[in-house]
Amino acid sequence: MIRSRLKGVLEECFDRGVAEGAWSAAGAGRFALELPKREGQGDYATNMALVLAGIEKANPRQLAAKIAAMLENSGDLVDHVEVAGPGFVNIYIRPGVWREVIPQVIARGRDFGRSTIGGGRKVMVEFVSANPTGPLSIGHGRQAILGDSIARLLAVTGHDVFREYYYNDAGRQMRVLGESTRARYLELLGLPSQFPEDGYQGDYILDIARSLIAEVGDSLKDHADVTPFKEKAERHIFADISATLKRMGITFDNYFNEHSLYEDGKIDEVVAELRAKGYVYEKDGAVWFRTTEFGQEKDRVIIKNTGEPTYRLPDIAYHREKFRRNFDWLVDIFGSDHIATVPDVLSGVRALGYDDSKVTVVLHQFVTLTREGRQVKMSTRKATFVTVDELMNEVGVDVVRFFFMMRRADSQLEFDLDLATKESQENPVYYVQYAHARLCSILAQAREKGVERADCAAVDLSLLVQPEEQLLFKTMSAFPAMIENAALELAPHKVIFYLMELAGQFHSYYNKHKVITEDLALSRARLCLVDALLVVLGNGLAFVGLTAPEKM
RNA sequence: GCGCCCGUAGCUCAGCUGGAUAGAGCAACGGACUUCUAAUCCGUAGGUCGCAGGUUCGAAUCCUGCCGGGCGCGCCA
Repeated sequence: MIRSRLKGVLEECFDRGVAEGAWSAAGAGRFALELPKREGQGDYATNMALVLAGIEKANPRQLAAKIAAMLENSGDLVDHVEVAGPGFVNIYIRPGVWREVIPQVIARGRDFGRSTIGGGRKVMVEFVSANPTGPLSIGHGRQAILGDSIARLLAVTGHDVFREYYYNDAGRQMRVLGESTRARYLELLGLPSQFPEDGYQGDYILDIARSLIAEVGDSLKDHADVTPFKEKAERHIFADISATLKRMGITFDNYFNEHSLYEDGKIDEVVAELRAKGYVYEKDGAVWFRTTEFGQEKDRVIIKNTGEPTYRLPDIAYHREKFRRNFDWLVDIFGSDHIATVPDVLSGVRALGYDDSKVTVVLHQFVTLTREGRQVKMSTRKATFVTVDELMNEVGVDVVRFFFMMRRADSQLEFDLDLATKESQENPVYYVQYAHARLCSILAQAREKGVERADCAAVDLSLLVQPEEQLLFKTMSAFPAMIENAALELAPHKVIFYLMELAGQFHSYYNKHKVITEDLALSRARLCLVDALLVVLGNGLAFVGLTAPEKM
């Protein structure tokens, strides 16, 4: 693409400057090729002179002039350049170059924007990882969409992606779940029951109890062991979670059960290894991990005096397994309430001799729901939370996905139900999808009117001279770099912002210029632009798991 | 008290990892449908980038200290 070609030209200039002794090689890779925010500042701009001036203690404008002179004579890509402001070099691309994006986009089709920058690196994305104690909440929903879209983007950029869901169906939580279910079961049978103090109060437990009665009647009423209740609840809830995920368009390659770490002896291995390395000691009947050795404030218990491990130990053992499974990159998507566990896990893998820089943790902040300008109060304990399913019932899958992707992970996300339910105007989801539908509609119209199409590689695209058309070329050209960037930074919101911008530019264009006119040559050229836009918009939507409707 | 995140237009948020005159959407106001879909477009208005210092050619961005909001700080997960 144009950007990468220009980047090459720029680097040649830099190397020449080094060869000629104009500056040292210290600035290599430090300068940027950026898109200026403002018109009149070129198609691209570089801060090379400013960066070099800082290093060489030289006058930035003099350096800029030298760079400008080199760029002026660098071949057929650059039209002209100018030195501006404190020492920017604004670069103007030869006008005809931009439209070359059209045949390129069309030739690559569904692959336009895909890249191999990931180099086939094996990356595991762990996300959702909710224990089967209840339906997926809105917080889980954000995490699910975030993880899914990150996984999709990594796959599109040439990573070998493996999606994993880590869960625990043992322990206290699940016992309480079983007890809660039994209490509801007895209650429904009109028998005396005692609901556990911190039991799960949601209505879904009642549903499970009802379903259990339908299956086995009152045969469990004197059953002392909670196991059948626990197992029933777990099956039921997992089925529910799976259905929700499927509905959201999310799949996993593996569900990893924490319990298997015990069965396979991994927990014991980790303790033994940490002990052998001197990172473990006993105190007050518990086993402690020297996290202070890794810069933390205090040591942490990994095995309680009851003999049960704390959550840290299996978490560390789990990450050790990830390393042992030969992943090059481990991406963990966690809610910000798990922030405290991150340093423990990283300390653990370091203690075990693994490179913790291979772990990237994406922490996302919470979601708040607003309706009619007021915040919808949610509490898991009182079971007044809204589930992802309920949300999807109300606004649909695409809207849920889009809204959850709209924000940076580390900023809190306000889900405005009024905005999300609107099927018009201000709903950004429809704004983008409508652009896609419009493009389809134009093509349908062209077919209907019998406009004779020609191969876009042969069409005279030089007829596309409108400023709106030039802008669309540039925006489409930026697509592959944008996708790479969004993927490597694990930032799907960048795709959303890009799509809104491209859709907006097209809507403006549409309102100003007609594609199908009496002028056949011009119509053909513009139809090729439409083809290309359809590809870019469609790919952008698909890359983050959104649908691209042909009609609305 | 300590750690992490956030604070940018009335509201919700971007801001490409230090660049040029800080942007978008929504809300508000005024316009555009005999024309490929008006779920659209055009225009107007809206700012002490929480506050105060510091670093330098240059700061919304980096450092320090306050203020305000969120999440954590368990032998809970």
